[in-house]
Amino acid sequence: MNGVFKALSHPARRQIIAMLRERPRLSGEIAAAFDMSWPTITGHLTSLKDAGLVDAEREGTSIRYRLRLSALEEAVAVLLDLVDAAPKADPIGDLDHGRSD
Amino acid sequence: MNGVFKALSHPARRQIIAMLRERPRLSGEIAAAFDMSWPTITGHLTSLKDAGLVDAEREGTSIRYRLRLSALEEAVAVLLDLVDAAPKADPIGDLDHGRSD
DNA sequence: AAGCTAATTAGGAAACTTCCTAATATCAAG
DNA sequence: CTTGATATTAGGAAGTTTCCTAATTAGCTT
Repeated sequence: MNGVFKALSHPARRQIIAMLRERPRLSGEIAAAFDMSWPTITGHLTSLKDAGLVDAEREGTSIRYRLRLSALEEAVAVLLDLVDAAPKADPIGDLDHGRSD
Repeated sequence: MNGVFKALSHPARRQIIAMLRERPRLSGEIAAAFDMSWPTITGHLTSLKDAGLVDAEREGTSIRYRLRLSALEEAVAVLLDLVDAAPKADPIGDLDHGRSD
């Protein structure tokens, strides 16, 4: 859980998360989106994986990374708890980021 | 804004925030709550101040720190935005990361 | 001013992060 | 098994973070 905040503390990693929010991506696709070497991106992806924020799955010669939304949601919950100790055991629902599914 | 996440990435600093959420506190009060030297705590308080997460105000020979809730709330907003695309940026929206929690 | 308490700044050691290039592994296809 | 593409691991330089002790600043009281 500390790992999650550590992982979120680097802009490139937050940007990777933003990319993965749209859809799962191959490693090379992510590396190509940055002005950093591929090994550096692999390192960031490993941090994210260690923090439980992403999953990796081999697919032929490629590896597909996908966001683990639940881990991000936990981080939100912790922050929310710091902001205002409450919406954890008490579903007030004033946040309303509900979607139509 | 990157500073906020950096600041949140250390457990002691999150714990300080938790203490300040209850009420404003004197530097020494905070230092006493930790198993670290007072100068080290001063350092963490300075990080939090630089990140805009706390305000400091002199009070006699003491200094009182208070939480800046709005800065924390901004961090929540950014995270929330990562979790679930909010009405803010590009409408790429064909995503299908079906939530199954 | 001198003494006391509260807190910060200075300086530095140890550990960690970030990023690179070079080397290696893994898989698919010929 | 060799080649080509995809991706990771290894090793290391440069910078940053974390934490300590010692020195200093700031305000109050006498």
